[in-house]
Amino acid sequence: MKINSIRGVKDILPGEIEKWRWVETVAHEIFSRYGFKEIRPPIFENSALFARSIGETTDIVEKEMYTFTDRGGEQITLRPEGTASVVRAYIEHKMHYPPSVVKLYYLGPMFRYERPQAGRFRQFYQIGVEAMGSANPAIDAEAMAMLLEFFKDLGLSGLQLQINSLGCQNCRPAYRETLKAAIRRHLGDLCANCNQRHERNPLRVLDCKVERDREIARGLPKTKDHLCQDCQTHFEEVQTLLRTAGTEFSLDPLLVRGLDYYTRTTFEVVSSSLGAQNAVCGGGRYDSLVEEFEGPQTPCFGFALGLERLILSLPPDKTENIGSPPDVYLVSLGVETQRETFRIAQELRASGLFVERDYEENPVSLKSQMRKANAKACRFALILGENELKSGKLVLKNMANGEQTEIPSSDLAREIQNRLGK
RNA sequence: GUGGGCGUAGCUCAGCUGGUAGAGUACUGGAUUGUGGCUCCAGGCGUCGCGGGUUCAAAUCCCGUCGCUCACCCCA
Repeated sequence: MKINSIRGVKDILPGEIEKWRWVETVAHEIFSRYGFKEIRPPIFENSALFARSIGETTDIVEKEMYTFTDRGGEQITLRPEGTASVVRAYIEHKMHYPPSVVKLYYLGPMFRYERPQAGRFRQFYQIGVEAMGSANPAIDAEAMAMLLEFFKDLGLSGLQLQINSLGCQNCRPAYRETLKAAIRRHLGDLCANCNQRHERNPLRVLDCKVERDREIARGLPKTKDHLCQDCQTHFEEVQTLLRTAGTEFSLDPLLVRGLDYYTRTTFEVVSSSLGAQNAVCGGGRYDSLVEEFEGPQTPCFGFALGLERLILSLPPDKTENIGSPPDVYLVSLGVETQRETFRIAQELRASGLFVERDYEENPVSLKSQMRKANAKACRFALILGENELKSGKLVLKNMANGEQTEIPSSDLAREIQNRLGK
């Protein structure tokens, strides 16, 4: 019986995984330098957590969640995003004591039931960052500047930071009504989708991708013209600070985003080197979410970036030669040498060397083993044949210049370490 | 959920209007009796995605089905 992987998921194989580890290492370094600490929430939660935080009328909740009933009768959902879990953990562990800004990041798989395509999977990985406990625009600007620094260190180019402000609980309701009224005048011209959603989620009409709708959207009232004084000031300060940090950005008044919890600043980073799914990172401020889950008033800013998309857009020269080759390829000839080959390999590894060998039970030719040593770019080939077994001296060949020397088997580790300069 | 493209060797792919498979690469051996990279020679490899139909004959034509992929919706 042949069983394949599930649609929309994939194995990350050796050769590919090195890129992942490199990206993760860079993220850990930079985020740590900005004072963010790692958190690892579970990958499944009570379904209600996601439904209430992301929004009942969003696509994620309406049709994309992996939900099941467990044996105890609980409604469980594989997390479609990370912010909800972090907010839950923040409240559950009372991280607001003592009062200070809590800066967290996480890394791991997310799950959404969608049709896969380039840069979109049913299990996909995100690195997310959440700064909790401050409404200071410096938080917004600092997080976005950190993000761009991260991209720069990875050697990414062709990225664009787009920002917008969605207002707050004070100014959004009025804007929402204004927008609805304006949309109503165009209902006949808008797509079926927009006709449906203008009542429940009118802001989403703004970022409809249908060309004719985009024309109309450009003429609709924009959030940025309907912000209250506080939101206006906040948004302007975010822009000022971004300029101070030397972070390039552009304003996109149609940037709305599909999760309901966003307030004030929202942003996306899009890459020109991806296909239709070009958003590498998205995020923004969510100032009321903690309160909605019965935590204290806690303004927050966060973002999540898609690792598959990030890795797809890495420049090729950055991803070559990741990982190091073996120090020694241990060549063995003849069946009589097999046990000694095993013993020497273990001894050299115990001394810290990276040793590869051949595992054919009926040893293949010396030529073939030398080819493998070469193909794996090994620094040295160490040859053990029947002659060497008798004399107790092995042949060590430097693969770069072809020089060979005989080394007593008792001195192997030390001699190789010396030649490697270790 | 809808639409386009594609499923042939481990990998990348060729195979025209039907005559039951081929190249490159990789692998193994040899030229070089126990020495890699370059070159040359030789060798093995296939349920032609699966099922059915048409036909003397199907990788090729028809129908169905599964899978992959790209795109729409939406998003990381």
